[in-house]
Amino acid sequence: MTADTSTGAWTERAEATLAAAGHRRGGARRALLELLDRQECALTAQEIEDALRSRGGGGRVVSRASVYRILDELERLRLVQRVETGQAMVRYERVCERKEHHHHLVCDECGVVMPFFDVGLERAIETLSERVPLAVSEHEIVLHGSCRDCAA
Amino acid sequence: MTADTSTGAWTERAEATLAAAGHRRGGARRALLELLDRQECALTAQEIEDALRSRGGGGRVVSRASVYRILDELERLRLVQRVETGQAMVRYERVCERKEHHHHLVCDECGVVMPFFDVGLERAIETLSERVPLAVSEHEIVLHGSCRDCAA
DNA sequence: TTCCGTGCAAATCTTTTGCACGGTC
DNA sequence: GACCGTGCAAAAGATTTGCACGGAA
Repeated sequence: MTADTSTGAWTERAEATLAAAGHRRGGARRALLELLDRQECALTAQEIEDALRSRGGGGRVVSRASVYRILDELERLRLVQRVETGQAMVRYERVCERKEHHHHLVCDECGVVMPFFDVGLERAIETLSERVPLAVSEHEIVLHGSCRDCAA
Repeated sequence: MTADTSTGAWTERAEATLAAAGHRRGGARRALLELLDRQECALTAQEIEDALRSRGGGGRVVSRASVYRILDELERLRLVQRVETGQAMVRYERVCERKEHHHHLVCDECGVVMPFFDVGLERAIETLSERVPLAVSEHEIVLHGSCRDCAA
């Protein structure tokens, strides 16, 4: 499952980018990077902390403050992006260079967050971005509703 | 400019919906409704409180707690919707029945929030909504970037 | 040796809640 | 008169910051 312990491509790029930005290495950040690299979708700071604390997450306890500080720096370097799901907490996920851009589905009943892909949507956004009084650098799309389990 | 003091259509619908839901009238809520009805785009609770406190906003002081309580109830009745802009605070705006659905542009430098409309985008969302493992009830789209003033 | 990364605890800030009073129905 | 809407102050919850120590370079 998510038991692959070899260093992922994103983790390597992140480490390189961090080094280039003048950062030293650190165990907490390394553990956090590897955890994020194994995720398919966005996590909250709380979920990250809990996952790291558990065996599957890497088994390294990382303080809440460090989680936020690391995420903040990664966001500045465009290695992770925030995802606002309208839930109480902000979510974060790695930014992949080549991978298809994705957006999010949020079940307002159970809170589950899933990624989705759609080329038509991306095309519409691209076209639109040129007609708008803003130099667009990012876009975020969130669909709310009921997931299959909750709607059943 | 925004000095129209006559009751707007949305305010009237809101009052009716609130009454139908069993609510009594209240001065704070009335002032808040009229303020929201005069806005073109989403405001934060703080901005609402400040606007109400000033002469142009209606000149009625409304406590922060009431602002949040009222917004919460209006959201439940689908009279207002939250807008997550990735800024520190959540924004709220009235929901119009007939008016064209709009989304938001956020300047990450100065924080200004502007509405935009795009039929192509809405069409893409509609199509996509049927192919996704979620019974979609709402969608929110936010474009981030630099506004003309900041990019200049 | 220097300085950064990290943990801990306290602080900050937005949003929520408890309680009492005054107005609406 | 009963009960809701509102203000005030305290509480709650997420995120940030100050400070000191230990590890990376």
